Amino acid sequence: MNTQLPTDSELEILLVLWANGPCTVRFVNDTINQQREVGYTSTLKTMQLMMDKGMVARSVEDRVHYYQAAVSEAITQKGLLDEFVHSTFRGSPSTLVMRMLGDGESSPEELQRIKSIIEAIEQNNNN
Amino acid sequence: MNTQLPTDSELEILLVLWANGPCTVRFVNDTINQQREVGYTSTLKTMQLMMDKGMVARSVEDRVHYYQAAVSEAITQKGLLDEFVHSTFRGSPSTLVMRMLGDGESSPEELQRIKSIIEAIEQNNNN
DNA sequence: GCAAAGGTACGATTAAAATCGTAGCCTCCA
DNA sequence: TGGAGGCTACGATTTTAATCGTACCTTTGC
Repeated sequence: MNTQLPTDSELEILLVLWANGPCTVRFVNDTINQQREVGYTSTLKTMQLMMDKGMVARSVEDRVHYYQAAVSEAITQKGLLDEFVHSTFRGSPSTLVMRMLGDGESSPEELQRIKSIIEAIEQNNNN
Repeated sequence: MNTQLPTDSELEILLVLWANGPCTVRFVNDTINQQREVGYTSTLKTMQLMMDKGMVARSVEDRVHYYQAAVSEAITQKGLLDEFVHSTFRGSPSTLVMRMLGDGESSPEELQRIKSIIEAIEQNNNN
């Protein structure tokens, strides 16, 4: 059971690992560099710290080090989200939804997708 | 126009100001101390930094310093939210909603409230 | 008049994350 | 065989937010 939430840099790395499965540091760093510039050793160092925290796991095959996420994407996102709702919206999820969709910039498709999600959850609760 | 987002401590202060209108440092500090312990001068210092950034405004009446928020609650929350959706959910609002409500812990009332918000937005868009 | 109370100003420190520089270890091949 | 290339290890630095200590005002009551 993991209770520790990732920092910003750690999350950035986890997103790559969640999307791609086991990766080398090189691959993770290259991926991040498509968005912003950061040195190889910086990424490596952060990933080693994540190892210490048990946030990622490492395996060696053919002398290549592969890292993979050791924390669940769903649980980690939920943890970050709970903290965010608490600190920014006084714990009110509906206020968050209002801010998120209330600017008139969401497409009808996105609104429909979200409505479907809510209805599926209601269905599920009624079992 | 404000483009700068508040830090965690700054946000904590802004929440008090948004909820209560113009406040003294003492009042803000007392309010925060209901949640966690922090010294008066720490709160004061942060609020002075916020002054420098134009995030709060100050007025003096009868030798009492009143601070009030100079940034909008809605705009600030939306800015923080956009950043959060981007950094944690790869920019997908519907994934956020799924995580937020999908754990079966949301009450039927909360779900209904959110559905109403979405429907109101759809109405509004169809005008 | 002055000491106590209550406030503000501001430099300095602490804490934590992020970043990087450099040393060192393999492997491969000319 | 030796050096170039590619990788990892790890100490050290940088950066930024958060916090606090202390000096210094101003008012008020005795």
